[in-house]
Amino acid sequence: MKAQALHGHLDALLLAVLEQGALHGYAIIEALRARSDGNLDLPTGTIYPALRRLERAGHVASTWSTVSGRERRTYQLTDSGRRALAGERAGWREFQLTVGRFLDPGNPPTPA
Amino acid sequence: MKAQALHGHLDALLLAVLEQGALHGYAIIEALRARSDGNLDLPTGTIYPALRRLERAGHVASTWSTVSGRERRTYQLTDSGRRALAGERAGWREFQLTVGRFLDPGNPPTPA
DNA sequence: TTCGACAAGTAGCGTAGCTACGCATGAAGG
DNA sequence: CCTTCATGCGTAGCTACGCTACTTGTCGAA
Repeated sequence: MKAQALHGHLDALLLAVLEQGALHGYAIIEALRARSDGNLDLPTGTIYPALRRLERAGHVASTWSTVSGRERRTYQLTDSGRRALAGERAGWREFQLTVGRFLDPGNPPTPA
Repeated sequence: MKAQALHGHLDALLLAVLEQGALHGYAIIEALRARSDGNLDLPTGTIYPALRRLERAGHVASTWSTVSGRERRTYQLTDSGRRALAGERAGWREFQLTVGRFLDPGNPPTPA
C-alpha cells in the first residue's frame, strides 16, 4: 500500500473504527491493521496527531484511564463525529466512483 | 470532491487519460473534467508540474507543436508509462478494497 | 479594443502523513 | 538481575504534493 495514498482518507478510517466502540490509540492502530489484513500499519506519529485533530474538531472525545499501571487515552465518537463519518462515507463513495471511472477495468472512455 | 483526496492518485489519472491517445496539457484538464462529469476540475498549477514529474520519470514523452499560432506541448504515454499505469491500477484496486472495508456500507466488522 | 477562451508555465503556501525520536511500565527470558 | 520486547503516549522536523495566485502570449468575438 503506497503511503501517501491515505491522504485525506485517514480521518474517515479513524472515525470508522471508533464507530464500533471506544478504543485507545494503540488499540486503534491494531484494529486498523487487523481489519485491513495488515495493509494498514500506521505509525504512532500518524495516528496520535490525527486523533488530536479529530478531538479539536469535536468529532471524538477522550478520557484518561489507568489500566494495570499504564495510562490510556480512550477515544469515543461524538454525535458530531457520527455525522462527520456519514459525510466521509458519502465523500468516499463519490471519490471511488470518480477515480474508478479512470482506473477500474471495463470502463471504456469511448464505448463501442 | 474534497481537494486533498487526490493525493497520490493524480499520476494514475493522468496516465489513464493519456492511455487513449496523446493530448496536450490543456486538453488533459478538459478530458479529466469531461470524463468525471465535472468532479475533477484541476488547475494548471496542479497538472503541469505533475506532467513534468511524469516526464522526468520517463512515463510520458512530450513534443512541441504549433497549432494556429499557439504553442502546444503534447504528451504521450511511453512503454514505461504503460507499465506504470498497470501498477497504478493494481494499487488502486488494493487501496479501494482496503479503505472500502472500513467505509463501504454492508461491511460489518464483526459479522453476526 | 477589450474581454474571454485557449495554452503554457512558475513561485510560494499549506496540509498532512511519515521518520525518528524520547519517555514510561510490565512481562518474559537469559 | 538485567535486558529485551510489547504496550502505550507523545512531539519535532521532513517531505510530498496539490493548490492559489500569478505571468506571458495568441486569437476570435463583442
